[in-house]
Amino acid sequence: MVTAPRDSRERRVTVRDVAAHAGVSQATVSQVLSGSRPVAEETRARVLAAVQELGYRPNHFARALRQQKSHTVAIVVPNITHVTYPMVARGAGEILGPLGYQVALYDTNGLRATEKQIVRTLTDRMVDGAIVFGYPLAPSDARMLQESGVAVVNGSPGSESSPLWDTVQVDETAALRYLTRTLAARYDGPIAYIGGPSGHNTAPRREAGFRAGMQDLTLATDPRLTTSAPYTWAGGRSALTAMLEAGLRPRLVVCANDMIAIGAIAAAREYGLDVPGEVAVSGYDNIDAAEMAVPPLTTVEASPFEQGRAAARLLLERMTDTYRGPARHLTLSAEPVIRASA
Amino acid sequence: MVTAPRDSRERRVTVRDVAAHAGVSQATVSQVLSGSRPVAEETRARVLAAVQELGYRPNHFARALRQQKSHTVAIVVPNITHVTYPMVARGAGEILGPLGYQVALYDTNGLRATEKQIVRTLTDRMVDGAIVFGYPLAPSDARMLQESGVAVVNGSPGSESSPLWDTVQVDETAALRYLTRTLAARYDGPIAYIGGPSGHNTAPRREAGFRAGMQDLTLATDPRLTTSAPYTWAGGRSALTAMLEAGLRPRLVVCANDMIAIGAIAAAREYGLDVPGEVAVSGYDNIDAAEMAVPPLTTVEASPFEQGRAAARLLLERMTDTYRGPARHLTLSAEPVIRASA
DNA sequence: TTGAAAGCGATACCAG
DNA sequence: CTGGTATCGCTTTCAA
Repeated sequence: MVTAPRDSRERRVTVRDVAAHAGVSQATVSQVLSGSRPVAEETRARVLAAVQELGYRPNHFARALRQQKSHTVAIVVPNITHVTYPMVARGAGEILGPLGYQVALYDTNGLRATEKQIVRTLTDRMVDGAIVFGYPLAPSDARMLQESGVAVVNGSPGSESSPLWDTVQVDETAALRYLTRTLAARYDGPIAYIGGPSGHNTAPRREAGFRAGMQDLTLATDPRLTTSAPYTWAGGRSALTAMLEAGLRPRLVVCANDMIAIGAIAAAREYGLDVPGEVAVSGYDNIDAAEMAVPPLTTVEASPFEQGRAAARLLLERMTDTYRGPARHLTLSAEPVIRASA
Repeated sequence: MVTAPRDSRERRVTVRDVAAHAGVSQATVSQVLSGSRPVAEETRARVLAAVQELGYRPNHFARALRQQKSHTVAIVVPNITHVTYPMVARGAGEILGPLGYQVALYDTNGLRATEKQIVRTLTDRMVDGAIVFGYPLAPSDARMLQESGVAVVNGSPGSESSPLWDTVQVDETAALRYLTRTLAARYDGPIAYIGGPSGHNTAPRREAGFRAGMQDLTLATDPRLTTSAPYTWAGGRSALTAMLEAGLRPRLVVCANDMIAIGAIAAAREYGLDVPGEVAVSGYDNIDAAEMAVPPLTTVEASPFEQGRAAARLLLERMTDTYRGPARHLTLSAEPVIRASA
């Protein structure tokens, strides 16, 4: 039995080898491969044959060193384990991968310090572009990236108005407004809202949507029925429990995310209230658990895949200089998903 | 107002600049930075000062070209949107990031063809190492990676015995065996098992665990109560419904994953059976929805973060040549998470 | 239409 | 202890 030598990293085939084999110069080989200048059909064929025969594969570092382009795109997110980011990453990868871009993942862990660190790494590594999701990029960081020639697309609530970078957004306000309007028209009685923690990026936007929806129907919002909670099951459960304990009986509870909503359903159930018979509940995000909830949760579905794809497309145009105009701001709308809970 | 010139990519500071500034040779600068040979304390200080002053940052491509090392690790997974992979990626990133490694994400989309394609990309891009999760790597691909000097760690059921690469495993069989034994001892009556789809990697391992657990208690498994379903809510629901329709009344249903289990709970509930009063149900994976289920789901928690960290550590030792012995196989155990459903 | 040769920016060998 | 310089593999002028 033949054993491959340990660490047999054979010398790779280079342009030089191909050139020799085809009886042309390195320059010609390069030109044939990149199409950067016309080459006689006959030599072209000879070069391609040699490439085939020798199994030539270009060296990315040499290329990158020469061209100052890495063919790498960074995806920067606060926490890759949060449901939407993997989908965004996949959407972006779908577009970028087949075009030869490597997708590098950077998780800031929600820390500004880590974020700064990462921005330095990105310029050091000369990524061609960065897709930043989850929070608006600090202007100083954005400047730094811009100055190193890194294209940036930001996808996160609150980055809309920046003239510094292209953005991809989901209009959370509009989505929750529409959902609120639709559901509020269906139920007679007090309407409650359990929002996200103040300080969280998305919280004010979603709350604004709720309020706008109420206003559309000229309904007043009752402050005792408008509260906030951590974006968790426990948060939703205790928020609704508190209202019920206080003797309040909302007929509909609009929640800022699905985990809060599923927690609220639990609270209602513990109180012996039927969902949606006595209390209707809605969420936002359409996480896996929403479909499996009892009853299945009415919610809102943003399209993270499409956000990722869209971001990648905008970025591509920047990286290839296909587009070089002012910052573009793309807004996608989120769709209501009506299930049994409301 | 001062406007930065468009695309003002200023020339980066190089070793040459630092050398000139410090009045030493390029070689010395390089040596100081890498510590690869002793340098007089005084010159050392001068060089470091120059580095500071000029804001020198090394060029990764030049380095990579010279050393044939990219300081990049690839994480290859079949589908980044599946719960566990982001956690694995994060665990690995936690270890690798601070050490200066870039983590590149590759999603094979579950396709062998894409996988082959990716392996080529990895060797082209000269990644130093690859962490492959989700399926055993094809031997031909493994060979190709090995030959290009790419270190590999495989984390997936079914790769244990390979002498070709290090592995990180979770002992699913042991976990389900233990869970089965624990739960079966608690309930009097028929015990059912809803497994994953045959053909799926994990299905036979989990089923083996169930059977072993039954055997431990010298309980016989009833073929009519042992079935399989897609790894989905709908799959679990219809599998249990089918049993109930057939007049079977399992007292405990052990399921191969959480989605099946939550579906089974739904089926029981639709049949007017109390969980866990009349039917107890358990799952596997401890997904978010498990905690939010009604009743909260008893399940098994593998530790994907730790798998990621462990894989990264093994890989590091290979990449740095700290370890160069035969393939190592690390097994982590998964913990039962007892909640109200069983 | 093609070739020769100058870099890109770092490292590592060989001298001194 | 330090300096000069060849080299990694490719792209891209400049000349022919």
